[in-house]
Amino acid sequence: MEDYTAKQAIENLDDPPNSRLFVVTSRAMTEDALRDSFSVFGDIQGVWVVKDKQTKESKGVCYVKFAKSSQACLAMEEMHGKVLVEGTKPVKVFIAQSRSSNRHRDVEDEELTRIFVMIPKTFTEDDLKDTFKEYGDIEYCVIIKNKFTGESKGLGYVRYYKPSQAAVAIENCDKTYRAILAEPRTKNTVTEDYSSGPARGDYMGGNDSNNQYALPALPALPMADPGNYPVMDYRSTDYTRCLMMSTRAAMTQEQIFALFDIIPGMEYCELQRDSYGMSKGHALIRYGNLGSAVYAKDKLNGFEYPPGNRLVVTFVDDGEDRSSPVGRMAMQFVATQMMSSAWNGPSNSQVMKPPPFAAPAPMSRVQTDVSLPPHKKLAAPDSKSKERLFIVFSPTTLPPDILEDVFCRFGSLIEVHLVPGRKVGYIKYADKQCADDAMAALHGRVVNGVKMKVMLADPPREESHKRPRTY
DNA sequence: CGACGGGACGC
DNA sequence: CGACGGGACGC
Repeated sequence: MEDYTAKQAIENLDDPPNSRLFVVTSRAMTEDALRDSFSVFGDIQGVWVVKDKQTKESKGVCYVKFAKSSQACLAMEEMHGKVLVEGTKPVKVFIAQSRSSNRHRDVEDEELTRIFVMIPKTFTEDDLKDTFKEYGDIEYCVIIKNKFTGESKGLGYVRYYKPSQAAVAIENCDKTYRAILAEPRTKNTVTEDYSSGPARGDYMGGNDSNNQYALPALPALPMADPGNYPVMDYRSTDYTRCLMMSTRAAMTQEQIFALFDIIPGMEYCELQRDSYGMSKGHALIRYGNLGSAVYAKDKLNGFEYPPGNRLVVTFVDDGEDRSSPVGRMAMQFVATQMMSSAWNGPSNSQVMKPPPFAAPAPMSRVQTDVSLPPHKKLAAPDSKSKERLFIVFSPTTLPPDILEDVFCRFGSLIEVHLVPGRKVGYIKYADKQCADDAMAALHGRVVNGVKMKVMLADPPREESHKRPRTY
């Protein structure tokens, strides 16, 4: 990067992000007059009136740089529409487009009023609101949850009424929330689509005149003719790409994954756990197409694995629209193709992987020469970590649920973290003694054929600057 | 409609 | 020998 300084200088114009105003004003406006008008809103770091290169005359647009985004937002909210020079048009005030972005659209309030935060999984939406209301009036709070289980993903959105409120929240809330401006929702909401009714928050008020659009639009929708698809009418059933598998015997994530991965097209597989990380005997599986899911359900529902344990596989509503002709044709194509390929045939298909049934099903999932204490309850997920262990596996890493099974037995286990792509991991404990006990019992020992080095972890790395903040 | 200057790191 | 830091909704 030979141009490092120049690039840096340009980026500093918007550091922190959204701290610079774009002001459309009278050509008579001077930098001093601007500074006078805007300085009451915060620390001004620079004022610049854009002038024509030749004539040196103002082009009627200016930039005002503040130290903080909240100051710029407040100035925008207060000054937009004000008449600064008698007899001239009222000024327009916007947050300036970032110098490094190439957009030619005004930055809208929509993009400046919603924040995205990381929160404890135990937080309810009321907790979220209580936490963030001190920074401004909140329009709504939403927590992102697992669509099927309703479990919080530990992420939330808070929509304020004003950009300055969102900016203040980002600047002043506890750093552990990692608050940033939320990316605007992808605009999939087609305004032409009247069939699903108006979006919840988008009522204009109880205006009856809008109703004229609701009914006539319906017949215009492309309706698939079921008669064209003689195999099955998938709309009238509950076929989906998502499956739920229930088992009464203990199964690991890896076993379930291997089982459902036999059918090509699996794109998601997760063993469901309770808040203590124990398996609930359910797993969610999603395929990239309906045909694979239909086939997997057909073949694996009632299947015995481990022997004697009958798996139950059902469809789960994935909320997707399966009525489009294209989607149905694609599904039937895949389903037909797969039904015709032999399930039990020996290696007649390149896409099929060999089933994992060769290995005997483990009755106890942990084999080790260590005499392990009985299971103990996990510590609450948001417990403070008092001691962290660093594990090195050889020759390969162990699955997380096995690790949890083993390392929870010394008490106060908070979480197991495996470093993706590396044969190492971290184990967090809420109690130092428990961690030390685990280290003493397990260092150098072998679990399921995997040798582990169990050591105290080095202190966590300091503040990383990887993530570009968007405030 | 109304959008981007001047200056110039420091081993 | 072997090191972490995350992040996206579905009206």
